[in-house]
Order: sequence, then C-alpha cells, then structure tokens
Amino acid sequence: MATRNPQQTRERLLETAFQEIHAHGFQGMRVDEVLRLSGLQKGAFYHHFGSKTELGYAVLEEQVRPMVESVWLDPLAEIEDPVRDIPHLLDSLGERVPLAMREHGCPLNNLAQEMADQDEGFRMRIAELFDNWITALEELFEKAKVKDYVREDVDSRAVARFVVAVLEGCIGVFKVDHAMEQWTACRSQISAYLSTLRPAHRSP
Amino acid sequence: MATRNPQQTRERLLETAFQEIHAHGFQGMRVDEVLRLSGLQKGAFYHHFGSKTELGYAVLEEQVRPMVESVWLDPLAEIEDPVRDIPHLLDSLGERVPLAMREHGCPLNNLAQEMADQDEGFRMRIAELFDNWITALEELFEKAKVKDYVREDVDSRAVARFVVAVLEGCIGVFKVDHAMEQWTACRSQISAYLSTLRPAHRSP
DNA sequence: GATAGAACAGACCAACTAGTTTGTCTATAC
DNA sequence: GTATAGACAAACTAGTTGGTCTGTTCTATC
Repeated sequence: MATRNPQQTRERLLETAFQEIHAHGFQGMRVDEVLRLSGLQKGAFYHHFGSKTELGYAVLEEQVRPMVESVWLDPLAEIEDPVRDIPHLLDSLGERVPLAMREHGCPLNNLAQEMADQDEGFRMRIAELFDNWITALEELFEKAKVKDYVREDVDSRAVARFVVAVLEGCIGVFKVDHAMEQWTACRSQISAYLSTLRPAHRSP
Repeated sequence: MATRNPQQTRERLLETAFQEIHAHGFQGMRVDEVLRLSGLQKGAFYHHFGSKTELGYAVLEEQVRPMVESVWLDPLAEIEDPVRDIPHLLDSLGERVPLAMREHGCPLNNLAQEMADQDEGFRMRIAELFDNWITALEELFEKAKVKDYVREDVDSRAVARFVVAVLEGCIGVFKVDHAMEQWTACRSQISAYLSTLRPAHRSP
C-alpha cells in the first residue's frame, strides 16, 4: 500500500464486505470487522460509503451481480439444448463455484431471504437480479423452441421461474443437510422435469 | 394476567419471539423488543430461558416444528395419489397459512438460510425438521407405488428431496417478487414434473 | 510550488444489547 | 402459619455498534 489508490481502497472494502456478508448475513456483518480485515479505518469507510446500508447495496450491485452473472447467466450462452445441457451445467457447478458457496450457500438467496422484507432498497435490487436470471432462462427456452428442442406450447417464463426456484431451493436445503444426495437428487429430478418439455415426436 | 402462570408466561415469550424472529430473523430479533411486546421483564425471560440462543432453539422446537407439521406434514395424511393431490395441496395453501407467511416467507427456510452456517445447534435442529418433512413425502410416494399411482423404479427419497427444494425455493423467490405468477408457475410446473412419475400404462 | 479538494487516520460518542443481580412476591408443601 | 423454592420485577452493567468529527496527508491542477 505504497501510494494512495481510492479505487483499490473501495474495492478492498467491497470484497471484504462481500465475504463477511456471505459468511454472517448483512445484519451479522460488522463494519468494524470489515475494517479490521481490510486493514483500513473508519475514515476510509465513510468516505466511500454513506452508511452500512449503502455498502450493502454496493455489494449487491458490484459483487453479487457479477457473481450471479458469471455462475448462472454466462454459461447459458453456450447452451443450445436446455433439456440436455442444463443438467450438465449443474454437474460442472461444483468445479465452477468457490468453496465458500458450499458452506454459506448462494449469496443472492441468502440476502433475499434475510433482507427482502426488511429493506425495500434491498428487495428491489434483489428482485432485479432474479428477474435478469429468469429472463435469461426464458430466452434460452424461447430459442430452444425455434430449434424444436422444446414444445411450442411451453410457457417459457413459467419454466424459467421454476428452474430458478428449484436451484435456490436445492442449494438452500443443501446448506442445512450437506448431503451430496440432495444435490444428485436435484440433478436427476430436474432432468426428468425438463424432459417433459420435449416435443412428443422427439426421442427423449 | 391476574395470577401467576409460568406455563402461560413461557408460552407468551415463545409466541412473541417466534413472530419477531419470523419478521426480523434470529439475529435481528431483540430480546428487549420481545419483552416489550409481551409485557414482561428481563427477570421472566432469563428465568425461562438461559440465553437468546436457547430461546431460538425453543422457538424452533415448540413453534416452528408444529407449524411445519400442520402446514406440510399433516395434510399429507389425506393424500392418496400424490401426482394428483400435491398440486391441490398447493392450491389450498393460500387459505391454510397465515398472512405473515406471504410477507416473511417460510419460517423454517428463513432460519435455515440465516443460521445453518452460524450455529451448529440451529443447523442440527433445522436438519431434523427438513428430514422429517422429506421422510414423510418419501413414505407418501412409497405408498403410492403400491397402489400403482407411481412407477416402481422411482427414487422416492430423491423425489421427496426435490419437492421440498421446489417448495422452499418457490416461496423464497415469491418473497422477493410478490408476483402471483411465481406461484402459479411453480404449481403448473410441479404438476408437470409429478406426471413423469406415472407408470407408462396409466393415463396421465 | 502554491492551493484546493480528495482520501484517508484515528479518537470519540451515543445508542443499543445481551446478560446479571438483587430483591420481592406467590404458591405449595408440611 | 411458616419454610422453601419457584416466578418474576426492575435497576444495572459491560461490551458492542454504527456513525461522527477533527485533523493530516496525498495529489492533481494551474
């Protein structure tokens, strides 16, 4: 930390806060602890962020959002047939996500369950992230219709909502259970579910 | 509150604490606020409970547990054909659960996501409740096999795990979204999923 | 190289929070 | 009736927490 670097200071605060929020929740995250871990002082913190809540918003926008995008959104670009490839995506998930995800669950879902009914600012931002995710899946299924991977009469948005719910729900139960069985069960059953979307004439 | 009644006092503390935990999470619940709302004093609280954490355990065992049982477990007793009746169960859910459930989500899942990785005592108790739920569903599908409502080769436990994950996930997304669409989507898609469990010779 | 504002350091504070202590009242057993 | 332990009331405490304030240092600009 030879010279001053406000951008890097801000980033350090954001990254440390993200880890602390992920580990203890937003309410459980302590400003003092973030400062201690990042080796900074109160002055730096309240220079870059107006309050603890504003830091939370910034973490959501600048840490959770790109994480959701890289883990859940970006991989969708390489999928052609969702019925076949979404289960594969889940298989590779273990290698693609950091270890903290397995212990503390999905940062987005954690914040959603903790803060959605506590703070409207959180709720709105979280809702947007969920909507981005759902919409991305929806578009995937719409494209799959064109290529006849999926029936024409499928409600793509309903399917997308369902898939998101399944994933968050499964991660949530896994957080309590820590049984690989929960994960494999989710994978096999979502595979069975997705096959219901196939056109009748197509082989499963 | 004319005369003394320790059982009633304890119950009052538990009920108030349950509401506060449901509304603000366990970490967000304040002992002082529970006392204020229940019209009691510190003496009463620490006479009945050793600490805030022990109160949390008691709420889980004596408030959340019976609530999970009455909402999710007991209705299963009346189900004969899960493929047909589980969607019906979801339809009637809106009438069967209190209003607070829609605003604050599922108390069990809230505590699970907040506390499972924070406190082993919470994690164990929550895991047991989830396991009871999963096992009850598992037995339902096993019985359905006998009556040929469900294929013999179905992995009942995997299906049960999946159903629980779907429900908690859907409630979780709904908590953020507040769109009835999320609920109807979940209902229609779980219906489609369950139909994959049917024996081949049986009409859907 | 003067200067103005940004980028901090660090002491300080008021409010809050779980938990303690001391004392009082009440029911019950004898 | 009296002893005893349970069931509280209420003041108190030590530690924590988010946030403020003052002052100092760096840095870009002219």
